[in-house]
Amino acid sequence: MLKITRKVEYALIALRHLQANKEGQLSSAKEIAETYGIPQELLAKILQRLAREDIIIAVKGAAGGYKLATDPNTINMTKFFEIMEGPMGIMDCYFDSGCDHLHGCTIRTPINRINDSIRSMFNKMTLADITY
Amino acid sequence: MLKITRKVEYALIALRHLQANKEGQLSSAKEIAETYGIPQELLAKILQRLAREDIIIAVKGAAGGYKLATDPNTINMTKFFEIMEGPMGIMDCYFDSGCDHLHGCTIRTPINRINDSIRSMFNKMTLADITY
DNA sequence: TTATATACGACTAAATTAGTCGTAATTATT
DNA sequence: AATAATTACGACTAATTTAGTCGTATATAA
Repeated sequence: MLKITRKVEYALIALRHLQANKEGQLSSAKEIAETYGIPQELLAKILQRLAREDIIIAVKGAAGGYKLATDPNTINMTKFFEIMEGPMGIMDCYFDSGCDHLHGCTIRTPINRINDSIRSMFNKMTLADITY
Repeated sequence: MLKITRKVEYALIALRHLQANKEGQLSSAKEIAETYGIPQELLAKILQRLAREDIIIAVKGAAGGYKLATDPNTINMTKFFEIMEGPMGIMDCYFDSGCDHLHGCTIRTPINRINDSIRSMFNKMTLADITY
């Protein structure tokens, strides 16, 4: 419970790496993977997703690579987690109502309060809090 | 990420059930499991753990069952989660330093800040916030 | 043309979580 | 004393999720 996955971990490491680059400088998946000992193919997929979501910009071809697309201050952590892993709720019923137990479920309301607390906490943090 | 497990979910449901009982009244694992559609053997193990940790009191034998051991206000959620699932850290390196990447790990400090925020948030909540 | 990149989906492997089963001990009831 | 209902507990299996690999296509600098 409450573990971040490697997808998120690797994404944060990569973003921090890109953040440290000079304006316009590119880093490839291979370079980052080798620097931190991350499986290259896995990191590649992660960077591809970040590029699809316009967190980073991909430059194709030889001498290509990635750079940040936006100021990391503009992306809050709730959004970031949801880009990486889908809806963030400590129980699925926060989003999804297809729950067998709903009839007699006595804990949904308090659970949702916890959920809101977590989301609001992460809403107040930006990527820059981690990558700087 | 950030999902609570069924172990925790079932434990909360059971505790809320016990909390609603009259002073001294017992509920068996079977009774609770049937009421909420929870697998009985699984719930039994969860209740056994709660009893071992003195969150609830077990009464053995026919007509036995469980009742709360303490005021739910006295148990904070960090402790509760850790009873149910072990150390609560969003990354293992918060507790465990056997990490290959530690040499070049650039995100440990910010991750630990997040961790502290989560723990402090749950430290301020008690079981009663959920079971009432 | 070649080498080095990104893009992406399908697949496999590993780890975690969920759930089941067998057996023992305890105790109220008959 | 026997029985039925209960807690206790570890070993096991099943299901789900997460992690990681592979194959193939496309783009581009050299």
